[in-house]
Amino acid sequence: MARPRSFDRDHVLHAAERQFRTSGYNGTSVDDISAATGLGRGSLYGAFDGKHGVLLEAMAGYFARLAQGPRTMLAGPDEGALERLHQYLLRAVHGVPLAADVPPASDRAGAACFAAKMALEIGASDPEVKRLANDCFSVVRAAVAECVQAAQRNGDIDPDANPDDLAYLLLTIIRGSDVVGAYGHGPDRLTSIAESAFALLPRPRHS
Amino acid sequence: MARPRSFDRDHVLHAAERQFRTSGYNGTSVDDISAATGLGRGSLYGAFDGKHGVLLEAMAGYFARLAQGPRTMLAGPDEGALERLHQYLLRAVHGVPLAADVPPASDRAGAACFAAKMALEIGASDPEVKRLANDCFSVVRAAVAECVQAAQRNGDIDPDANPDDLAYLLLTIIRGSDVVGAYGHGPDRLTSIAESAFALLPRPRHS
DNA sequence: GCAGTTCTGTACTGAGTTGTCAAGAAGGGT
DNA sequence: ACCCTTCTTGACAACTCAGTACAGAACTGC
Repeated sequence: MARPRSFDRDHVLHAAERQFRTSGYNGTSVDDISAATGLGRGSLYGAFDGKHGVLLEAMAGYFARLAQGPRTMLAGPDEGALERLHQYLLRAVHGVPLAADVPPASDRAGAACFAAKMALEIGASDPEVKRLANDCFSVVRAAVAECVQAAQRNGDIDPDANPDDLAYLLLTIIRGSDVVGAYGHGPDRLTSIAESAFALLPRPRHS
Repeated sequence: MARPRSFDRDHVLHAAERQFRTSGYNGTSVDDISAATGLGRGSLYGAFDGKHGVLLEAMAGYFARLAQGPRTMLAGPDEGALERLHQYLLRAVHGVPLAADVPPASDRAGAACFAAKMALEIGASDPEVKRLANDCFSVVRAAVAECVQAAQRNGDIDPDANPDDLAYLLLTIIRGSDVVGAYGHGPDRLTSIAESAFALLPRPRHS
């Protein structure tokens, strides 16, 4: 018995995320968000809680999208775990797209991990943002470590290697590729980096 | 025959860099720089050219410091190149300190590559910043590639490996460790990442 | 068709920002 | 000792921004 919302919440959050990605948090004004989303100030403060609220919700949505990738791509039987890790690496270095229907190429410059970018800019003074970014990191790291262990059980990775250390290293590479891709290097270079990283994974010694 | 400057230019730029690092570019006001450096507004606009000018000069100084590391640590004879690379990696993941006399531990959270941080925040709309960040990347990448080649000539790295690809991968790891270190991981973890990366370098096959 | 509730858009306020300007201070050369 | 040049300081005006408040619009349920 009341007027319904005239906008799609996710669509608004995607537009806000895109704006935050291109201009940074402090670089985007509420008017910018208003223009990017088509919403007036009143709606923004009513539905979310101003600029900071929009950021937190956008990051939460990003986290959900980010966490879905490892879950669907890395989980599975021990057999094929190494190849799943391979495919995931190849995709991860190109960033997390806004939505399945968005061509990833159009996001090239803005593909850097949204959470990492926000954490670098304002994480030092914003514990909530820092925590969300840490969650983004941890969820992927845990999934990668599990996949590494699966590959070890299947005899595809040196059983003496520490899976947690390997997962940290791979996550560091993914994060680094965000930065590298953000300023001036094309997708080919990122793919090459992912392939190099994969090729260096410690294989079991042939007896 | 005129009044000399009453401040040390490098000292001012270091203070400004520290401020930019902790608050980001758009997060620091001219008053913040003024308070951090002790200079009045007029002096800032006279000696540099306002906020943006301070940033560019601070980044140029950072570039000089950054480039000095690889030059002194990586250059040398083929013998020992691998160990030099090892030591450089261990140090690089902990960031570039403001000055030799500054304890690196105090900079922990703010140790992330200054150029990369600024490029991520405003590089998309600031070509000069983007170019400086690219220079920072390239100078280290070239030095690392050369050191890899030296190690290959000495028989410490698989001669079939592509030195440029390896250099890109190592740079990606260094950049990634900046991000990882920036939100919540201690120096021990960064050292561990550097050791893992070094351990995975492709050694020549024993005949 | 009416009432009530929620959404939407705009105008406003107070704080904070940037860049400039003019007056005063400080030192070197003669 | 004096002058001239440059530096320094503080204040100022124009502007932008975040957040609020209020009035109007839209929709549902009866």
